[in-house]
Amino acid sequence: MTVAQPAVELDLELVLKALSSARRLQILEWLKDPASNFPVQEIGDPEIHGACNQYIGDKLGISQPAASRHLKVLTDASLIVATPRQGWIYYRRDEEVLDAAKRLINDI
Amino acid sequence: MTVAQPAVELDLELVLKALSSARRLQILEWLKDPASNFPVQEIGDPEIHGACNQYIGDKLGISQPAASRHLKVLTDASLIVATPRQGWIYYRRDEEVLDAAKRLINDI
DNA sequence: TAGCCATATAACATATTAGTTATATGGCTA
DNA sequence: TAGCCATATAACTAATATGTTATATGGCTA
Repeated sequence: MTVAQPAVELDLELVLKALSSARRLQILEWLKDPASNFPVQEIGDPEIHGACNQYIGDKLGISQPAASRHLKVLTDASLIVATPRQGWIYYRRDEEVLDAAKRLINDI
Repeated sequence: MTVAQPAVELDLELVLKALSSARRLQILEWLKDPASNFPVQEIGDPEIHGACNQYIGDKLGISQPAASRHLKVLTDASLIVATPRQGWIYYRRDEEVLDAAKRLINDI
């Protein structure tokens, strides 16, 4: 019996372009464990909601707008999800989409 | 018992940059079956040696130097291998490296 | 509802990518 | 060994990517 795979519609080239940046690979790595990799946040559960733009930009050592654009590239490729919460926006990995992307890549 | 994995040293960002191009994904796809995807060649076995620069450039509809550079990007990332043979240079997939790359990507 | 503050967007500079045409290189072969 | 011919490199152009600072946007909260 096979596990049903959700029909995630992915643009392989878009996904690979999003992944082909050391900065964005680093963000995805940190988001595997937001609670360990980012400062304590008063609001929301980092394990559920991820980390916010400012923390990510600070840790990368780049400006807030630069971090914002990296997060947009990852969001446009559907690899991460944004959750607005009390004035902050938390970003987390979308493991389902990441798995779908890996399956596509395994066919290369 | 696990199958021994060769210690292929790969730069993940370099590999992903090489893969993040529709042109280069197309080349890799065609090279899965060179005999079906390229004209008959007098010299060498396409299944073993792959296809040459000119055939690839012609099929992509780009110039010979443009194809040459795409092949260089893939070669620099170790994803394909060049085999010189009687004045032509054949390019084939390196399945071992591709598999190693996929294993790295599966850890993203 | 006024204002704060996190994020997004604009405008800009610079670097990289990807195409072109022209030319150099270098291994086969006659 | 002379020359051919496939490939590589050079020089250039245009588009894209990535960083900056300045500014706009818009949801919370006091």
